[in-house]
Amino acid sequence: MFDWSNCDSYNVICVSEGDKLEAENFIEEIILKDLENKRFDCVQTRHPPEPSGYLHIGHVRNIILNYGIAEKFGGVCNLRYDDTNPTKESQEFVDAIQEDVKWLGYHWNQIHYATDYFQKNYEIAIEFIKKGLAYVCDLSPEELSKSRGTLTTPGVESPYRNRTIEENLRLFEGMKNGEFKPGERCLRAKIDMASPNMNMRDPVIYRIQTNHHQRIGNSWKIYPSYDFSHPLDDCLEGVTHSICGPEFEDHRPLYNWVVENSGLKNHSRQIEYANLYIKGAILGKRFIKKLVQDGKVSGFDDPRLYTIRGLRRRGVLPNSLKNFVKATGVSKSNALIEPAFFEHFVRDELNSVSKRVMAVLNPLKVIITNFEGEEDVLLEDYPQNETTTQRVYKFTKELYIERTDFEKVPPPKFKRLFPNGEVRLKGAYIVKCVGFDEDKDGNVTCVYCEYDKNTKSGSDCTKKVKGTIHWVSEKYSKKIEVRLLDNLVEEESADVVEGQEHAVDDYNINPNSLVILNNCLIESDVEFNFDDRYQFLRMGYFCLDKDSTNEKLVFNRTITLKEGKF
RNA sequence: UGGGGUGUAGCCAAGCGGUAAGGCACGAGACUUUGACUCUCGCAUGCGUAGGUUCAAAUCCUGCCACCCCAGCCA
Repeated sequence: MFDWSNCDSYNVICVSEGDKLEAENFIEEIILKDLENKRFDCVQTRHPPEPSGYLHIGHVRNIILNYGIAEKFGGVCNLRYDDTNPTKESQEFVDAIQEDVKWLGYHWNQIHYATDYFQKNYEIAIEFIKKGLAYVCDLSPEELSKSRGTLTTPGVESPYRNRTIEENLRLFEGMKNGEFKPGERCLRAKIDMASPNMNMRDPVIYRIQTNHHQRIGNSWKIYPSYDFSHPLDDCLEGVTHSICGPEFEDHRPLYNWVVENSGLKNHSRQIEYANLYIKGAILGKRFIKKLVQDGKVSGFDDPRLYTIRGLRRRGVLPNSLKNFVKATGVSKSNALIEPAFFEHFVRDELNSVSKRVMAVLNPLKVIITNFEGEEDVLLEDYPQNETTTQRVYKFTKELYIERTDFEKVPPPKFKRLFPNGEVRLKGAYIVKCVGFDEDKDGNVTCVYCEYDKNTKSGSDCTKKVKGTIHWVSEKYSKKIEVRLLDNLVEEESADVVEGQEHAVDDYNINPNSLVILNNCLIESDVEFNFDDRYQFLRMGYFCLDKDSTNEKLVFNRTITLKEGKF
């Protein structure tokens, strides 16, 4: 449990007077002003996920903001699970969230749980009752809902609103002791049933909850609602700035009402920012869950998903994700971002760290008719780095090229192989196509080439050809499985934005979102591991998938190379 | 319809009374043993809209329009 003796000593690291920090967004502007005005003399944030689902790309902005701002201002950020609803939550998610945050490279100061504060919340609730700010209401959920009024008509006050403090205290104690069933009674804040802000119409701040809780079991029978526990926990923990999504904007008056009446020393400030969506990305915990349940994807780490683990399995690096989110900025208008923007940051990082390897996804056999034996050629591992290492590869008579790199009749501006055309085989020789075989359907089955022995890579060969293609030696290659990933959702239905009720059912699943290629060939002497990233020359960026076995390596294509114009 | 929030290019986004940053996308060109990368150039007489204030307005004022959020004992 949380050590309350320390709860007033949270302002450990403070921004020193001499530091001149510049605000990078409106939230930091607010923080800077608070510091200048001495409203706070330090900054503390919190990352408050509810353990009811896996983290996805939409959560990253909140994570970056909370952990990032704490770091920038020399403060701390605690991970605090908002675990006040056992009907939705589980330990599985608790564990997964920590794993994902770590993977992103962030460090929390302490881990707390909203349930840690239940005793304190309860004590404060009693104070609210004693001050006449809260009352036990016997209305059923249906009755309560009706009495709340509508957007345009005020609510009506509960007949239980003016119970005596003593009766409220006794009833609340009864709720706590399990004397009533869920829904039978609740504790409500006494604010204003006529408020134009629905959240201020005597909101429920405690309800009876008998489900088993992943952390505290059945020890508590009453649970504070978010609107009551969150502001309190922020203050108790020493949070100065409580950064949250736009849906809580309307709750801010309630947040402040709770804070101001709590009697707590620290008064936290809630700041809301807008959500980030990606066109065609299915976000939203319940939508993702449905995809998994319906078997539309293989699990929460399906590489087509925008969950943190999905992206991770796909091969996206944490910094790409962070750079992307940072580049979207922070504003108060919801952003629906084009996937191309995200992809740019994925490629940007992969380009600089990926080892270059030759792999043929869709093999077409080539025979070099005038070549015998085998010969060493040199290939650069990291040509994007000046200090790249090199490796030796074998050039042989029989090899494979990409089927799409040969055309019987070349279209205009075609730069690769065609009858009588010349092309360079990457790192090796310039070859000329001197013929090909085809089956009775007209499919090319083998291409015959002659190599020009004066054109070896690295020699001072002056001959130039328009195209360079990748290849793999038949003898020095091995078979791999490659998974090509594409948008899970068909483009036509991609306009549907997360947040809309009908979302998942309106999406059309793209049948080609996962294409498995079983007969790909790759250089046999390169060693692969799970931590590294690879560029299969001209074919995109790949990473090893967890489904790999000793017999067969499985690669996911994280993303294609940018497609040039031709 | 009440309340809250938001509208700057195809997508994000700076801008905070002095004459529209930047990124992505897109287009043109250079380079290239990856049609990648890199580089160069281009890309809003215009800031949701209509008025008003001002020497000067995306910035201030007023009206209107559009979109998002709120009527869980969810968060």
